[in-house]
Formats: sequence, structure tokens, C-alpha cells
Amino acid sequence: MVSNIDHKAMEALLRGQGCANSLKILLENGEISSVSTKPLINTILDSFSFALSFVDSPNHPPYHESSSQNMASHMSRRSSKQVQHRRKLCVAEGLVNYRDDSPTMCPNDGFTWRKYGQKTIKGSLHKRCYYRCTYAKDQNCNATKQVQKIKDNPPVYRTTYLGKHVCKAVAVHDDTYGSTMIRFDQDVSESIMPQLTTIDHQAITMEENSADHIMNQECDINDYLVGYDPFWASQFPPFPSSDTMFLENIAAFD
DNA sequence: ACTATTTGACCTAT
DNA sequence: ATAGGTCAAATAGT
Repeated sequence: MVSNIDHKAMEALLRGQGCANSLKILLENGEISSVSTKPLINTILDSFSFALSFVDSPNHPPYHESSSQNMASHMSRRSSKQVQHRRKLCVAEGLVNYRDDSPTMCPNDGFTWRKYGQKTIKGSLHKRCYYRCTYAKDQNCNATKQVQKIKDNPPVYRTTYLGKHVCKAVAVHDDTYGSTMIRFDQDVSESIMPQLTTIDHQAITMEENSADHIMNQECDINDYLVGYDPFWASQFPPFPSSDTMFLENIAAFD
């Protein structure tokens, strides 16, 4: 059973893939220009950002309902302090945690962030940077993220998202940011993006393993390739090129 | 002047 | 005592 939230996230992913397909056709036809490709690229990035934003959705039913149950089942085996710390880390009270390893330092995640610190991490060559939502004060948004370079060649940055966004800022796009491409030629529910699977899985993962293994998506960047799949192409017709289309669709979701 | 970033100090958990 | 996370004054950029 797919929830409404999952459906919307899937719609956004399909939209992104539709644009990727359109971009592919343009490239194959040699119709390459910033005018024709930029809107497509922007929409692809925004679609994925929008889909990711659902992961942080406070209304995500599977997370609130079942993750609490999972937590409760594990609490009996842990001290209250341990549980409190674990909660602070990630799991309880609607907090959503998601880790992304990307070849870019600032993946376009649809939100704007303000840096508030950095630390040298023991055993790591690179400092960890701490960001909080730009609207942390204005809208009491408690979302934060940590970015740390974990590989040099090729450069890979690990971004760990903590807390949930309650601000109204969505889909802020910045062309200087890169993106992580996703392969669509496998089972969508399990292989494309682990963060789109049920939060149950995340909670269990975090309990059974150390926090360092939460949603670890450390992959070779060559794994992130968009493939053409006739099934998805049939599910998603060619997408009109428009910078505003995505925001309009967001409004429609409200 | 306003906003964002830097960075040493401070706090908390282990 | 140490490590990781946050604060806040100083600084830089616009």
C-alpha cells in the first residue's frame, strides 16, 4: 500500500525522470543550448529536492506510527540516557535523519542553510561543517545538517540531515550546486533511494547498527546514472520546459 | 548597515 | 579528559 505522501514523492521522481529523458533526447539530437537544457536541469534538480522534502515531512504516517513502536520495543533494552541521546541524535519525535554522499559539497536539497560551526573530527582529515536552516529563528525550524568531506579522489562529501523542516521554504534552487543522479532501472521501492523506503527501516537500521551506519549511501559516483526505461517513459510523458512548473506543482500539492 | 561566515570558547555526553 | 556539537563575537562580503 502506497501512502499519499509516497505517491507525491513518486510523482516528483517521475517528473524528474521525464525531464531527464527529455534532456537525453535533446542531447542525442544535438539541440544543446543553455536555453533548452537549463529549465530541464532545474526541474530535474527541483523534482528530486521536492521528493526528498517528503522524507522530512512531519505527516509521514509510517514514520510516526511504526517508528515509535520500534523504538518502544528497543527501549527496554537500553538505559533511559542512551535512549534520550539516541532520540536527540535522530529517531524520535518526528526527527528524520538522512545521509547523502555526494561528489558535491552542497547538494541542492531544496532548502537554504546557514553555517554555524565547524569541527575537526578525530580520525578524519577533513573538518565537519554544521549548518542550520536559514529560517531557524524566524520560523522555529530545527532542521540541521552536517557536511564532511570523506573522500578526496574523487571528492565525496557526506551530508547528514538531522531534524525536520517546519519552515515554509521549499525548492530553492542554486545552479552552483550539483546533483546526484539516480538510477531508475531497478525496483523503485527499494533500490532507488533508501530514504524513500519506509521509515521503519530507518529506525530499525539506526537501532540495530551504530549511528554511523544510518542510511549510509556511500557509493561510487558511477553508480548514479540515469537510465532510460520504457516503462517509466510510458508512465511519464515528455515534460514541458518551464522553470515555474515545479513551483506550480508544489502549490497544487498544498 | 545588513547578512553570512569564521573560529575560539563553551557545553554536554561518554 | 576527550570528542562532538553549539554559541557568539569578530570579521568579511554585499
